[in-house]
Amino acid sequence: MEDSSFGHRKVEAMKELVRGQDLAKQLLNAMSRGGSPSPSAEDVADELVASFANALSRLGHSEPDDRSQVSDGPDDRTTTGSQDSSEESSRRKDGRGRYKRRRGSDSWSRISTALTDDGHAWRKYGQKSILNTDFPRSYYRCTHKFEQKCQATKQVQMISKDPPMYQTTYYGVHTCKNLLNSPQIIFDPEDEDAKNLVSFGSNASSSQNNPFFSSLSFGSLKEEHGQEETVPGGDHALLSTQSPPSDCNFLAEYWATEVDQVEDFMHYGLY
DNA sequence: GAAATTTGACCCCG
DNA sequence: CGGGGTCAAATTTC
Repeated sequence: MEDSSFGHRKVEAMKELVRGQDLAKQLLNAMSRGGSPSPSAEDVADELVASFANALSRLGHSEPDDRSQVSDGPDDRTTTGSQDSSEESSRRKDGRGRYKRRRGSDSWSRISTALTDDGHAWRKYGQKSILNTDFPRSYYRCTHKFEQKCQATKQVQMISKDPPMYQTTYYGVHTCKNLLNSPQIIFDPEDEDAKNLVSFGSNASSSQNNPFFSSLSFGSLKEEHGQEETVPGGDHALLSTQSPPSDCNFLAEYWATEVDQVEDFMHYGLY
């Protein structure tokens, strides 16, 4: 019992997306080789890769940890009434690592070649090495977590070194209003299609935080600029010379087709 | 000196 | 029991 046109569309969309993603990556590498710096093309390629990754993630084709889209879940963290009347009784050694799993809230991951500033102030509070990963994962939380009770957190993990690729996963909802410099995020009514793509799959009512599409201007990024660990100064492995930057046109058209297909598929009944 | 990062300890869940 | 997430002391940066 095949899924009629639904399954077919999905498979096709996935295949195309995968291919498109690979193409975009190649293009990015080719352009990163050097030569004539083209921020525009690079930016486009970046967005392209990110869009592909997001679309794939939404479709359920995550490769790294396949745990991007979180379905749903009840509000677990009910303020935990364990802090009641505990002046100093069970003070433990330090009381570190309370750890309250918030796997129930909405979370969405994003893959980009550079740290995208969402306009919020993040404070790094941890870093750990994850199994099956070549690079450590960094944990960030809102700077005003205690002042404004902003429970938003995010995880940043590098998945590739030479071609800098970061996978940022956002958790929780931003409740703070202390943004950095005026984040003039431009939201064109036509971009709604794109927004749909990135839209999280969870039914959550947190459609107010969309820290995407803001990679246009360079804010004051204060993330890890790429000093993860041992960074040899002479590490400049050149990528193979494949498709020249002249494929931009082709890629753009290709991407357009992809968007059309995915949009159609999503419209059919992703959920 | 304050704020942010680093780094190891600690804790919860599967 | 161990992986993954968080806390907080120590260290670094502005």
